[in-house]
Amino acid sequence: MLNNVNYVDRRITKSKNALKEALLVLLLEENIDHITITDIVNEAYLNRGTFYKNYQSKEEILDEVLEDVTADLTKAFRAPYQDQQRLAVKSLKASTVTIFDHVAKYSTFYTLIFKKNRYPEFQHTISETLKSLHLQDFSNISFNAKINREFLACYRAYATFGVLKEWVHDGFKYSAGYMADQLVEILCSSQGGDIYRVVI
Amino acid sequence: MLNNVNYVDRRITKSKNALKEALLVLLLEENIDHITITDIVNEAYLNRGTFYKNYQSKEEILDEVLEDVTADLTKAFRAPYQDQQRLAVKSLKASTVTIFDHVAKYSTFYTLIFKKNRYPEFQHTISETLKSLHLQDFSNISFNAKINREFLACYRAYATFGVLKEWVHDGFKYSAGYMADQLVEILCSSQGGDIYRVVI
DNA sequence: ACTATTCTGTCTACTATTGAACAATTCTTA
DNA sequence: TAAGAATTGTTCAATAGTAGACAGAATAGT
Repeated sequence: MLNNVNYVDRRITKSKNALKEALLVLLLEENIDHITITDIVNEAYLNRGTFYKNYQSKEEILDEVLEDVTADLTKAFRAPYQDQQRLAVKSLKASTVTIFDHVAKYSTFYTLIFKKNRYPEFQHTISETLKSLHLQDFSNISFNAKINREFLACYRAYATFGVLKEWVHDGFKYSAGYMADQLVEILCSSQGGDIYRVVI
Repeated sequence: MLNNVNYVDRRITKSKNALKEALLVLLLEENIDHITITDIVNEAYLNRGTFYKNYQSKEEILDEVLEDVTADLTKAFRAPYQDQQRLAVKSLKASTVTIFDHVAKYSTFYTLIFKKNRYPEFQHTISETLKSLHLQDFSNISFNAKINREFLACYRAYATFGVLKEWVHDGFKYSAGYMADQLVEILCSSQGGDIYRVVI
């Protein structure tokens, strides 16, 4: 009767999350090669058998973390213009900017890659994701025909990336809400008149 | 073979902790009477059956939280003189002061009682615990015969209590480490010459 | 007062996680 | 290189947690 499952059992979700967070915490201190499966399950407060039922290797966990992060980053970035046809920078509300909440949610991951400078390829994935979002979602990103839209998307993506990175690097010195306020101010002062056509 | 258990299954620990934290989070927003069992298990991301397997009522959870907090508070308070016969205030190391880490660990609970001013009787339990610790652990707390040791213990307990409360009330504005530094400075300046006989 | 809705407490069949044990393998380090 | 220790990957029976269903109680809305 319960043979055909189209839901994910909460136990699986929780065990996997615990294993992911545990590995990230351990990675803050040492290289992945020096981390044993036993270390991970101890940190995750799980039986070793549970690791093997959910994953084949340590690396598989990391892959899934990156999937989680990019998916959630995308969702957070899009939050201000979710279900909108247009995005007027001038009337952007800071409360709809959730990208800093996203970073806080994955603080261990971002601390690992931004502060400890581990897995530089992950940094690249983050910035590439931001660039793609600018490029794909804002069809008319460049109003000036002389400006290559690829370059503009790159410019804007790295600008945001830098703010996120500095925030993490300084140990989340300010609240996510304050950071959102600041970002909105910056966007308004530089692109206040822009209205982007949204294409999700 | 597994009939006689002298350990606590990790699943029980985790489920109970999730239910405790969930109830506290919900209590930040509304009165316990308006919180349903369904609310709690949703917040805890657990099946309702799990609630009933571990607890009889919402109130039972709260009782257990208070037990947890007082036990951990006691352990944290004693950390600086654990396994010592004497405690010389002058040579007290801030790194051994873990009472602020304890409060951070139970931040939801302390925010509830200190910031939201819910369950004033719990505040009393905390201050009473601190008073008992001074009184029981420091056999020679009062060096001046004219000073009633009960009153002195009360005075010192509430002093600490106040610092904890203010810290929570201001939303954990400073780090636990900084707070420990400050407390040690205050203790040194006022009781720097004291050496307490420890009786645990 | 009546009704629709939510919440409760309990139940069932199923399954993910559990502690423990084990031989095989890999690391230490002497 | 040899011996000792730690880690691995797998197994087992036991059990806590799972989704879902249910009837009855409490609650809200009209």
